[in-house]
Parts: sequence; C-alpha cells; structure tokens
Amino acid sequence: MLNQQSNLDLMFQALADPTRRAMIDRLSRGPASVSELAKPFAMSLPAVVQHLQALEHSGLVTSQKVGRVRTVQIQPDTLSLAEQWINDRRTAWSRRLDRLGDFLAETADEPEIET
Amino acid sequence: MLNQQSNLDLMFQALADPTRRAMIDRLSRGPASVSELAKPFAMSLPAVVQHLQALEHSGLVTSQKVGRVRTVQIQPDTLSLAEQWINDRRTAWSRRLDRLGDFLAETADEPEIET
DNA sequence: TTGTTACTTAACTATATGCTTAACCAACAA
DNA sequence: TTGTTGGTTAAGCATATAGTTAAGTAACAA
Repeated sequence: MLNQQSNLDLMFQALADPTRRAMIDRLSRGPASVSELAKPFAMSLPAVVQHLQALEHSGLVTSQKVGRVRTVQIQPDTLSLAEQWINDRRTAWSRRLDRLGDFLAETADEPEIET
Repeated sequence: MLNQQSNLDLMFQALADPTRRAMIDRLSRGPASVSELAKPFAMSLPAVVQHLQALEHSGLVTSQKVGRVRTVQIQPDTLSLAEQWINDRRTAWSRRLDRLGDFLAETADEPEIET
C-alpha cells in the first residue's frame, strides 16, 4: 500500500496526454498493432512506442508480440479502477449534500458548514 | 475543438498527483480552507497553493476568498466529465466484445479480429 | 541472400512539473 | 499600531516528460 508510485498515479498520468487518450479511444474499438496505432500521429515511431509503454506500464493496455508485430489491446479492468476512484469521491460529495439538505430541512437553525 | 490544452488533459493531469488526489478526497467530505488542506502535507504552503491552482485551473475545484481565508470546494460536474470519458471507452470495448461473442456464436468460421 | 517491414534501443534535448526559500500584503486581534 | 494569521508573488532548481535522430535486430517476402 505504500508503494513508491501508485497505480492511480500511472493511470491518470497516462490518461493526461491527448495522444495516449486517442490511442485508448482507438483501442476501445478493438486491438491494433503498433504501426496501426502510430498511423494517425505526426510523430516518430519511437515516440509512439514510448506512449504505448506509458499505457502498458499503467496497466491500461496489454500487448503481445507474434512474429514481428506487437498487438495492443485495452485492459478494461484498469479503466474501471480509475473510473471507480472518481465515482467514489463524486458520490461521497453528493451524499454529503443530501445529508446537508436533510439537516436543513429538519432544523430551522443556521447550519455549521465546517465542523 | 482544436484548443491548445484540452479540459481532459488538465483534469487527468490534476488527478495524476497523489497530493492533489488526497485534496480531492478531503474535499469530497466538504469544503475546506487553504490551510486546512495544507495541514496533512509535509510541504510548504506555496507548494500546496500550486497544487490547488492546478485543481482549480482544471475545473475540478472552485474557490472564493472571504476576508483572508480562501475556501475551496469540489466541482462534481467536472469529475463527472472525466468519469464519463473513461466509461464511454470502457463500454465501447465491452459492447465490441459482446458483438464479437454474438458473431462467434452465429458462425462456425474463424472471425476477422481486425477489419 | 537480399531487401523490406515492424519494431527496438540508445543517446540527446527542450520544456514542464513539483518543489524550495524569501519577501510581501491584507485582514483581524490585542 | 504592532503582531499574527492566512495567503500570495517571485525566483530558482532538480527531476520528469515528450519528443527527436541514428543505429540496430529479427521476421517474412522475393
């Protein structure tokens, strides 16, 4: 639990780059080879591969090499993890708003916003 | 559509840092002042404020100053946006898997993975 | 066996990020 | 009016990130 660089760090970091999000977008429609993934981008292949490494290191994609082509696919469970983290905080917030609403409804006093 | 730095970039970038996620976590339980937010961290106040600026710039939080204290709160709609982006890709992937399953069930032939 | 395709590795560079300290300012408290 | 609290601004620094080019390797094709 006290690892140096958390999974969420790597995941959100990976998703923070538009190139990498475009790759995830592409991969959400099915697996692809490295050069297929590279095609839409005006950057060198090594640059593309570095992006893929970031994605793979974060667990958002996996890949395997057959012959000389490496095929990459999405790892939906890891995407779920990021999604879940956000959802938990967002719903914590709205549950709090609900409780605050209840409190305001039940009392006529001015409520303390912060404890 | 072709803006220099997309909202999602800023959002995911903001969420990629453990300090900032901890702040969001704290804020999911209610608004807080800058110094309250700073308290758990072994870093200078300017550093904390820079993190808050990243969060605010990304739209994940808003703040306003009353007297000399600045109060920060979560912006759940922005969190939803990030969540939604992930969800869309994840579900696109699983819908694709479903269709592939149907296809495999309907035919005895070997399917084409890529179009 | 010669060339081409599909990556891979290495070395380098420019900019961005996450911090620091020092100095400042404005609100409130004594 | 003097000090303290709560934050802000500015400058600087070390490391990380996103890209580059150049050179290599291994698979398959002719």
